[in-house]
Amino acid sequence: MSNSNRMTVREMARLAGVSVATVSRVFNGTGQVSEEMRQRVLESIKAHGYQPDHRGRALAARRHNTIGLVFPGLAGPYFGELIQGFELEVVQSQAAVHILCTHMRRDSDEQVVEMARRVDGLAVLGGTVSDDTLRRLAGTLPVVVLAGTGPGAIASIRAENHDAMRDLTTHLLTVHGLRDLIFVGSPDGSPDISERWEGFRTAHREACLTPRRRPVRAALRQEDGVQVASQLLKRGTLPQAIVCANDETALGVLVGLLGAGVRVPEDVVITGFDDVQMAGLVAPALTTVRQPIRELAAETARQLLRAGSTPPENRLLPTELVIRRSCGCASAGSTPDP
Amino acid sequence: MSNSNRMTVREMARLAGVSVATVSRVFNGTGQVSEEMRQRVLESIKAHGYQPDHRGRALAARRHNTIGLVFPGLAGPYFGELIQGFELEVVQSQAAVHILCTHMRRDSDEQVVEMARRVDGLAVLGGTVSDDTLRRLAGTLPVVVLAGTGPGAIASIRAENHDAMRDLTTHLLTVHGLRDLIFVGSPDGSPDISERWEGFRTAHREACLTPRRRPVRAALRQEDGVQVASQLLKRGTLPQAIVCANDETALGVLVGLLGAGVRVPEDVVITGFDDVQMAGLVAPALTTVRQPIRELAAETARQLLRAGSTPPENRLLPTELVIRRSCGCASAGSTPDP
DNA sequence: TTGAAAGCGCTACCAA
DNA sequence: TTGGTAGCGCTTTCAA
Repeated sequence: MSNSNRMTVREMARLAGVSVATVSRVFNGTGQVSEEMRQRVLESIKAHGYQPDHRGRALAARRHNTIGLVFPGLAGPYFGELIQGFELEVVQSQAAVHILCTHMRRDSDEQVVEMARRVDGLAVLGGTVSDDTLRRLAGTLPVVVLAGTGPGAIASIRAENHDAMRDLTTHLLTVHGLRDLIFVGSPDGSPDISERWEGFRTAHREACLTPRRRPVRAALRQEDGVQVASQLLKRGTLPQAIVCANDETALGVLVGLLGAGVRVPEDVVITGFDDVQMAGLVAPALTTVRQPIRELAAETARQLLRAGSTPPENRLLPTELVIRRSCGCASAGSTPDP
Repeated sequence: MSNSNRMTVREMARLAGVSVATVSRVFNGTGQVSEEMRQRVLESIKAHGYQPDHRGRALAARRHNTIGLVFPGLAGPYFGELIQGFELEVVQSQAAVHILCTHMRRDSDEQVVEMARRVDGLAVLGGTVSDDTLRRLAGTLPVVVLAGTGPGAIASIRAENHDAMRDLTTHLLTVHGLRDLIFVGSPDGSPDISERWEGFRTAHREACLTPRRRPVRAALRQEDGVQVASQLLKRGTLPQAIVCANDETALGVLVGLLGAGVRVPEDVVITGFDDVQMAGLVAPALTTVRQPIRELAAETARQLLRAGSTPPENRLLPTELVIRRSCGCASAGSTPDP
């Protein structure tokens, strides 16, 4: 192994007895190069362990070979899946992943703009960046909104939320005949949650009912669910069903209530959204909606990587109702795992 | 707002009526510039919205202004905290964060080497990269091993695992008089877990006891804990205490056992490690060890950002035993949260 | 098919 | 203090 540290095209060209142009052509497989030459240079490149410098390349090619991912902050399986799905796809394409957590920072929009100057494309989680900034960015580089929609003609990829949540809620209303449902989650926090809240309301409307309460605002983490549980317990009376904006919250609520001796689903029904691993493993297993998180992220990455060659799309991936025990159904559709 | 798209130093210099050198000097605050000149250029820069191109800068300055973070794959609060702590520190320093998940990929070492060519420094989670590769990388750029130690003189930052786990185990053995303890976690998976397993064994040795079982191997996620719980239930007899390698596993075991009607801590004692948020919120609250995850990550970032100006350190951050209900103690040291 | 040379946008050296 | 200019390492015309 020779020291690839100070090996430049020029040095490489000298060692191979060719011009820098040829080295570049061979390495990149561009232009016309005679087979004989190609072999010779290729060998020399391998022998000396030459690897072109990313900075020089970036400057000359006016690309960064880097894709950015902006999300609110992360904990829990949802973002984990998201990042992994995204990263896997990007790395396979020889590009790199820049990440930025906006996590409630006031100046996050600025930071996103700053990041935009270092990447070739930007994936932005719905609700993390203002429409204004989004529009400005989209004029500069390819932008895809993940789990949400952008203003104007900005590409976006999201899962179907509204109908799924409507179906789930309708299931509770009609099959189980429940009436007193609460929704846990903050509709103004993200487009996903907003759509789920709307689905919840639509189901009520279609059943000629009015949801009795405003949503119970809570962030999306498991611990927020636990907090909600203890709030509910303090109030004294539980609703008939607790429809959570996502699985993590639902798991938190579940743990909180079970710990207090409440029986689920006998005393209260709980449902989630996402179908994370844990959802199928807890007792009672969580009735929820499956959304293809990794696929969402992977598709976002793919779209950004080929951006330019295709017009911005607005994709909507299907979701699937997963009925388990926590809604009161007899065990059905459980997800066995090795 | 003018279009900062095609604004270069040269163009900027022309517009300001000065040389490119002066623009560069003013923008970077380097060299000697008269106050009058500085003001004039600064104004012009602001007026035209000039921002130097990262690629040009990187090439000329031979820096990337980017720090890399390598970890196995992520889910759960531990990695969430880690990434956020890291990212916050790096972004504050005007640098960017590259991430790479090795997640069990066979060729991950190669990818880490590839990433190393795009960053100025590398933070590597213990156990994700081979010592060989680590050594090779450390010859090229600053490397810090996070939650583990590297070979040779490579910098590292980790939390105290062994003594904390020894103390925790001793607490179970002496205060609660338990004898039949099992350890859940894979010591060969990461240095952290390996040290905790050793602490578990040390406590037994010091009490003149032999741990009755090999560790129950399990990955670190909550769902893995659930699996362990159902395995244990199938076996028929439970141990007296289940000492988990981390909180997430412990929470999974807890949920799994509670769901099956097992009482904790009456029927079996469960403990964790990390003290994630959920640990203090479940019922019974989890006895665990607090480790400063964010601080670990932030310190890693800081060390990399100032690398070169300081010799590689090997830091060990203190941990703290957190006694709660799940070990059988009366509620103590709970962590109230707003 | 190959090579010479002109940049890509910036920093930093050396003169003035 | 300021400006001209030589690279940083690479890609890509344009000639040969």
